[in-house]
Amino acid sequence: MASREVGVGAGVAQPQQAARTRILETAYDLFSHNGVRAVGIDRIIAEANIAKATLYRHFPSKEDLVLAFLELREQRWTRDWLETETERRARSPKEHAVAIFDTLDEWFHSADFEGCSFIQTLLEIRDPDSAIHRAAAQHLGVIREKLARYAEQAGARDPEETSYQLQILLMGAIVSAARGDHAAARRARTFAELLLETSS
Amino acid sequence: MASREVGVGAGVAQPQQAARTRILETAYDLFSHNGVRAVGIDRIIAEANIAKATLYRHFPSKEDLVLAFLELREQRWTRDWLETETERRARSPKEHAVAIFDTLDEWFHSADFEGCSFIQTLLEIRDPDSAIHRAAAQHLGVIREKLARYAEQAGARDPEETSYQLQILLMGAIVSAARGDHAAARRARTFAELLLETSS
DNA sequence: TGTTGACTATACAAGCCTGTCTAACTACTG
DNA sequence: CAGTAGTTAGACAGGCTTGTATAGTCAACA
Repeated sequence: MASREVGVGAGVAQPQQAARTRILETAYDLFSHNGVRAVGIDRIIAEANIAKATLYRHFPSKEDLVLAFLELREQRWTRDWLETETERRARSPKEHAVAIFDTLDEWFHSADFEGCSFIQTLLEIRDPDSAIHRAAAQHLGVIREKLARYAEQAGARDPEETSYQLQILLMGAIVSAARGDHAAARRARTFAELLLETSS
Repeated sequence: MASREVGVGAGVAQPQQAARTRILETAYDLFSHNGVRAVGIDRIIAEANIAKATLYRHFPSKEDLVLAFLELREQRWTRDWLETETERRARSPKEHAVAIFDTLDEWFHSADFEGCSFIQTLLEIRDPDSAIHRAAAQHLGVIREKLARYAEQAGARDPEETSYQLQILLMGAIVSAARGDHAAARRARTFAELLLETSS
């Protein structure tokens, strides 16, 4: 997605991509920490040190920028972090479904726990017809599919059903952590163990 | 809270309270369905058919109005609905902890499922120093205490720990329902049964 | 009957929101 | 060398935000 660096040597593509990258990086930081509604275009422009016209050249509207942010969030948070870290921690594929809560635990205890952008955006933009709402829901759907694979690897009889239950745990733990429950991930973990013992 | 009706017969207190009530009722409806951030003062004024000065007479700032809304939400949603309905459904106090998910199920299937204002507000106003954020967290705390009582009634060995786990289920189910999972409450319910079997 | 207090309607301040537009600058390209 | 595409800074439009101020209405009450 961001790695299409057009092999033209030091061609015109460099500053072009540099500006776009700077915008998206700034938006990523601000949106993930404050929510997409609380952060205005002007703030992104100021912190990214770019001109307004440059932003609107790369992203025709704020909605486009938010959608690009959610896409990037899936790459970085869901794939590069949640999935990678979980599969690294587990000693076998069977353990993925439980290990994901150890990954969460690390996250909850990190210095700047910024919360789940998909849940936050889903609740912030409630209009079900909005492209942003639908995108947030779809990104959560991707996580659910990942959980279904983990449930299958753990030997669950009904991986689909188990994945929905695991996601209830996952999202519940995230909200609980946002409320200040530092032990949320551990609590969800023992819960998940119980579920997988019973449903396999 | 709203029942202080000053015994002065048909005194001056009637129209006074009428205006305040109309404001709060309108705010309740708009805030609970759209979130406190998305709804502006002007819209409340228009839909409540009152003058701006009247609103600011009763509520010195929007923050005061939001806090009053959350208070009313606790009365109506937490106490008059969630608690009452759950205890009505259960055949014995032992069943409260499971019956609460039947109550949720009814809610998720109702025509206008508006979501949990406490979770929504907590995520919308993220500044932990904000009075609104703290109030939302505290209202969730009241629910957690209720769950601790239910866990105790169900014979849980560690009602405190169980209550945190039940709330993870509760909040996870609510977010899952907001994402479109109509079976979220049923899924959380079987989960809760499992938990209470094991931890008692 | 005159005063008081809550109400209405409306204008306004000051700021933030998204998005458009102009004008000038820079750097690469044919 | 001229053209083109991306950039910058900033003004501006139009609308929405919270909150204040002004002026007048209405009803109760001493």
